[in-house]
Amino acid sequence: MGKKNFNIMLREHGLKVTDARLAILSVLDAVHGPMSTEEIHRALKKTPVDIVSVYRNLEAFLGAGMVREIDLRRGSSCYEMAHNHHHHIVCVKCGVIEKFDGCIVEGALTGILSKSKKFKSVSDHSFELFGLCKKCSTL
Amino acid sequence: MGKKNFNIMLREHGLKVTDARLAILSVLDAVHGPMSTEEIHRALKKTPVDIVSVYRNLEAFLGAGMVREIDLRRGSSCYEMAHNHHHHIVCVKCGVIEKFDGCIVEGALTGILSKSKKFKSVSDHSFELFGLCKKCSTL
DNA sequence: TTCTATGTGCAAATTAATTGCATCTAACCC
DNA sequence: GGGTTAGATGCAATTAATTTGCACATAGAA
Repeated sequence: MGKKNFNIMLREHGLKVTDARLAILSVLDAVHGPMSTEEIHRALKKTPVDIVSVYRNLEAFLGAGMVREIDLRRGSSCYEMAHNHHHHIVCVKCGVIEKFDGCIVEGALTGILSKSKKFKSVSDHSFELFGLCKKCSTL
Repeated sequence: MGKKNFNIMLREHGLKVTDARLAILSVLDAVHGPMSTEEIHRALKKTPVDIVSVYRNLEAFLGAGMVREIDLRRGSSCYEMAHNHHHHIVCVKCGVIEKFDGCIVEGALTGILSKSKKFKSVSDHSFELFGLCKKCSTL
């Protein structure tokens, strides 16, 4: 995705366009996978951004729905661009990650909500699989 | 579940039966819902257990498959007895939690794994829904 | 009962995330 | 373009969550 699009994306969500934000979005978009705050911070060597600003901007992007927060049981949250909805399988031994498309959650929501007493809408979900990758399962 | 069963459960997994472990299991079993380490620790007033031991025992129970770890986006992991497989809907505003049964993940695994290049088995998964409860959505 | 592998508590260290505050700047106005 | 201001940033310090080290205690086996 081009820089110009990040510009538009930010404006559309009422966020100011700053170098820090463009740099964070650029890193997140380039790395096709979930990154922790720390990893994003390390990847910003061309445009150094304080780790606090990384936290604060991820929070802002999250609120705007531009990124998704993912818990891969690594001790800290990971983040990913929100477009191209998908989920992950994580190896509990070596940590290797594989994406998979075709989220089964969307389709199941109506059924789940119809049975719910307290809720009538769902805006987000977590759905990650954990197991052993082929490599680790043969060791 | 009775105390005797926790005894058996622990032995079956090669874990020593101690007061601390029985107390933690008892708390987790009594509260029908996910609890954070801190919450479990606070609930152990009758049989005080150091918070470090709570951490260590939850880790042991987790390894034994006796409890499940759940991320409800509260800043710290929550834990729940592993029996009665189910998932949760969480209100992003007030934090109210509702369980739902009928996990759709199990049924979808075969399909997901058949498409996977790196994985051939999955031992666990996360699946939680986030939205506004009826109360919060009318405010 | 004695022995040993495990478990426990306390203190301290690490790591993750948040907050306060002075300074800076993007975006809006003229 | 220059002035204004709400919002963004960096740095320092704090708080919260989790882990580690170590001496002592104890469950369970012999």
